[in-house]
Amino acid sequence: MQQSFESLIDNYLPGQSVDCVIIGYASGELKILLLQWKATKRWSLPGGFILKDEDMDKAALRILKERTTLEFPFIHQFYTFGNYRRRDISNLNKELAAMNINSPKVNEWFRQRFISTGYLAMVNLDKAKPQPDELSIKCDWMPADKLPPLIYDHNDIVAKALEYIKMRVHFLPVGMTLLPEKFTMNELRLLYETILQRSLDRANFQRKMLKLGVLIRLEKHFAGNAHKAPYLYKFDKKMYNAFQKEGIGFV
Amino acid sequence: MQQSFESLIDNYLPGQSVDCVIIGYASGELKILLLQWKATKRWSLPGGFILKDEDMDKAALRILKERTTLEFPFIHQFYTFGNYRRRDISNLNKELAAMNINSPKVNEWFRQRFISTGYLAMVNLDKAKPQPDELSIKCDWMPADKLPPLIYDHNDIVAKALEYIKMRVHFLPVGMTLLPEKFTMNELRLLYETILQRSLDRANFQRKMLKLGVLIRLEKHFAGNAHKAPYLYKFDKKMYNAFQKEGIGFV
DNA sequence: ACAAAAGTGTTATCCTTACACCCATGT
DNA sequence: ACATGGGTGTAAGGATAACACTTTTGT
Repeated sequence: MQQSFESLIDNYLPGQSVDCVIIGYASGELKILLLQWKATKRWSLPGGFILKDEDMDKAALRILKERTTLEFPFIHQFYTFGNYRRRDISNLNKELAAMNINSPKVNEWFRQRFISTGYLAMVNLDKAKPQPDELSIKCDWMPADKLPPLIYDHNDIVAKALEYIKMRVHFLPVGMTLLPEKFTMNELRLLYETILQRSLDRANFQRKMLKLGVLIRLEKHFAGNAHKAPYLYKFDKKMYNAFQKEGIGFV
Repeated sequence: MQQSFESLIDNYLPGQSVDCVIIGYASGELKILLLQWKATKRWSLPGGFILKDEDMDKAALRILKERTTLEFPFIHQFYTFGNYRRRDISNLNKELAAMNINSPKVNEWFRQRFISTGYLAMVNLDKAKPQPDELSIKCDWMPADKLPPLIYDHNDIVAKALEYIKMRVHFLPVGMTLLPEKFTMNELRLLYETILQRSLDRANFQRKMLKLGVLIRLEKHFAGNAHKAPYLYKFDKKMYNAFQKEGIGFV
């Protein structure tokens, strides 16, 4: 690893990085994919560097694939973080030692100032298989509303990403990317409530959703409990894409 | 100049730049502040580099001040442009020659790949005094909807900025920054029509604006023509700022 | 008096909101 | 039968959109 990363350094643009906020959804919570560092056990967003002949968007897609083994059809650049003192590198020596890295070149690389661009990706949690990289011991989903303290300004980056998804929920395919293939209207509404951080009227939400014409009603889902069985739905992908541009409006 | 920029180079972050879309408004048009280069006579956005110990936002503010001699209370970072081949540097030698620059160091500086972050600023056109810099022969306002071909991907950058202002018009103080102190309701509506690229009903716009409670009605304005004299208005800045967070809604 | 622009009024329609009601389901 | 969640109904209030009407201005 030490060898390989040292030799790779020359292929990357110095001072530039990409951080990915990969959002999943499970048990009524938004989840963020995080990595845990070896020495300090602190958590961070999955990120990486940009190859000298690579578009920045492509770098984000590459990094996403490395972490989830998935291709992402949609990613969204949401903000670039360029404060002078955004990174605290006081633990750097400890981290590098834990990884058996003593190359001055690698040390210098991580000591430089980085300006980092944030990308948002959304994925059905069941499909993504987290892959810890060589720098980390763990790679896991954590609930977005109670994250641990992350390294650098990564908590700010997540906050910006959550604000972005909230602001643009009408233009993002949140239902199609975050839910499984089939879902109940209740599950869809809970997702919107989670993103928007407020409760939505059950009856009105259902009416509005159905009127859009992007949902296909399937068979009923018998959960085995003593209640009326709800219908399952799936998205009409053709319709959805047609509406996507002008915004799919729920309030 | 040659001397000074060569010596300044070491103070800047390599590969990083900032481009500013400074928007003004006059005679019913949005205007963009552009610079004209010496040799090729091509136009570009005002931009600059980031000092090694400077926050990126601060760099944008510094560059804005250099071009307009104004302090900007609000700037908005809207996108970062990171495509590998976003800059066409085939005219670089000609440009440098026209500026009597033959320093290899300066040449190399401008030949590197740059990732550039776009910032939006808005200003009352009468207040801004364009300042051409040492690299340019002209600095002028040009109508946003019929810009000449700009260098690099600067036309894309302007397009993104215009899309940004359109999307977020409810949250941006467009009226307060782009109009003079006093204005008629017609002028305010025309500004919104220009930004949103569609016509708005005169009567309904007026009602909605007044109901918000952010306008103060002043004396009538007699233009000297054979029509009913419209009222002048100014913004109630306290009220405006209070409403700003939750969005000032016009459709 | 006239034309044109500005201010205000009116109405139908739609959307939002809140809540009520009935229906289906396993125990 | 019953409790509970799910589907649908309804009615008030507000927002929107389109257009009509009246007022004001200099010629």
